[in-house]
Amino acid sequence: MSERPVRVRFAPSPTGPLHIGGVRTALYNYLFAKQHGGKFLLRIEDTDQKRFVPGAEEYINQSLAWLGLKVDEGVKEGGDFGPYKQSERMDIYAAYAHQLVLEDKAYYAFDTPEEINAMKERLMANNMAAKYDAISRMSMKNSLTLSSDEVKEKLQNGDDFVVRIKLPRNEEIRFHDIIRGWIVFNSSQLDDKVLLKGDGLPTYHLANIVDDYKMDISHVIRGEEWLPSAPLHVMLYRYLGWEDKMPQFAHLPLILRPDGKGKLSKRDGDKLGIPVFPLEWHAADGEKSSGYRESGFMPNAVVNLLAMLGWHPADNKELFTIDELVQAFSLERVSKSGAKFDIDKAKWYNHQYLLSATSDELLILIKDDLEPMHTANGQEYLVKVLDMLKEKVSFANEILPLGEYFFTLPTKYDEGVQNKKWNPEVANHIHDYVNELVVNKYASATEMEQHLQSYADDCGINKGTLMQPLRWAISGQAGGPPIFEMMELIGLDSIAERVKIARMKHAL
RNA sequence: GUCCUCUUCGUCUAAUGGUUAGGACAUCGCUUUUUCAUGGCGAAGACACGGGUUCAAUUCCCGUAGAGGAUACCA
Repeated sequence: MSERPVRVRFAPSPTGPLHIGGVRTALYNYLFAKQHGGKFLLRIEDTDQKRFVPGAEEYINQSLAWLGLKVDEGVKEGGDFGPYKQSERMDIYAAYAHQLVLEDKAYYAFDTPEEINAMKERLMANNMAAKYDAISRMSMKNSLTLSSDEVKEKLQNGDDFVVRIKLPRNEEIRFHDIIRGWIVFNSSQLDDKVLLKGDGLPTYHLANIVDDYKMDISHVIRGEEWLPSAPLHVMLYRYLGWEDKMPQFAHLPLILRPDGKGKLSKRDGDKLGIPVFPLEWHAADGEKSSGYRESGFMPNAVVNLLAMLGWHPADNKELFTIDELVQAFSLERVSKSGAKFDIDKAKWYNHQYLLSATSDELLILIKDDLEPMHTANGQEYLVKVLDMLKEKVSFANEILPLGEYFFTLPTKYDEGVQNKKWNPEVANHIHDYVNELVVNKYASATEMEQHLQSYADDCGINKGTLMQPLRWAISGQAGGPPIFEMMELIGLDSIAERVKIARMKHAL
């Protein structure tokens, strides 16, 4: 088993945008594969034609690409085990279903939905579990209850049928989960799940097992919602004679709503201001769902915060590059319990990555918000503004609005400062001080600061009484970056103009 | 209802048959910066409950409760 090359797959169905829980599943699969020098496959599970959503597959590709999760084998990437889209593999599944029928491990069922409902109601009325199982199947219309002639006739007539697995009536099914240890089910609790649907297409269960086997998947890393169907999958491996190639299972804990009430859903996300999708998604009905990218999250921050939501390293390290995660990750250290999504911590992560972002990265992050005035003073100027302000925000897209005054004359003036600190005396001091800066060509932050000190000393006043009004006159703001650095960047000419305007607008 | 899974600070989590139960986010102080933020220091804050086993249980076992998941010809 340990000799087996690691091949894992992320197997979403293209029914809409990728959920953040799915993204984390993809991430864990990726980390596991890379750590073991294995392959990370992307398989599109589109066996349900009714739920097909145009654009969803491309969305999945783009999301993984945005996060830097490189797919080794997939629809776009190709590979030796293709095709990697189930709708292109449809001819291979049915044979296995019929083979199982031949071997008495499955059977044809001809029941209508109404008949199945009637059966369930009957059972419920008797306080019994309402399922198509070892007991109830004997009173239904299937190849176990009908004569072989009747069955043959129905099949030849082209009557609708499904193939159901024939589960043992009372048998223990156990399997080992890397995260949870041994898990035991009894087949009496399971039902005879449909393997092949009326339209001739396989259900998830059949397609999944056949493909995992044929693609030589070594480990199935998926969400906890699959735990209840895992015994069915184990039975399928057994029935198909593939038990020796059965992958090892690891069922990941769920990502829950911040209030802990259920899985994080699109609706919650919109309500609580938490993106649940990596990228913005436009549904066919025009509804728009926000994405991490559009909310200002950086991909490496999302990777980091998602990795930590359900996994923890042996030490207390919090910040990881994806390569460091590849080194440190292990399924054994994935926790068992569901994790509530904490938007505050998510913001903190983004802030950390913002602080260490390079100029180029910052420029990319804000490029969509850029207006002509932002680049009027050149890119170097813009970068300095970004660097100066990034430590104050959680998201890159908050920087520009915070620093409007770097690009245009102040339009608003903070009233608190105006009322408390702005008076004729202060206004005159500021005018004189700035005038002296201009005359002496004191254009650097250091010179400006030194001169304010000496100016205040000469006047016998505390420079502190001038600093906030000075900032206010130049930027209109009560706070901001270090004032002299801000002034150096804005430049003497503009400072003089701004002080003049402030005095005119707020003459006292 | 039934089955499965889970349960340590508000949140994400670490560790352990004997610890002052550790870290991070958030909160609150103090500090640096005459702003804000960053940084630094600090405070407060948790073993769901009840039984066992044991010299000793947060840790092992069994119950109870709570939470989540699954119960489709969806994945």
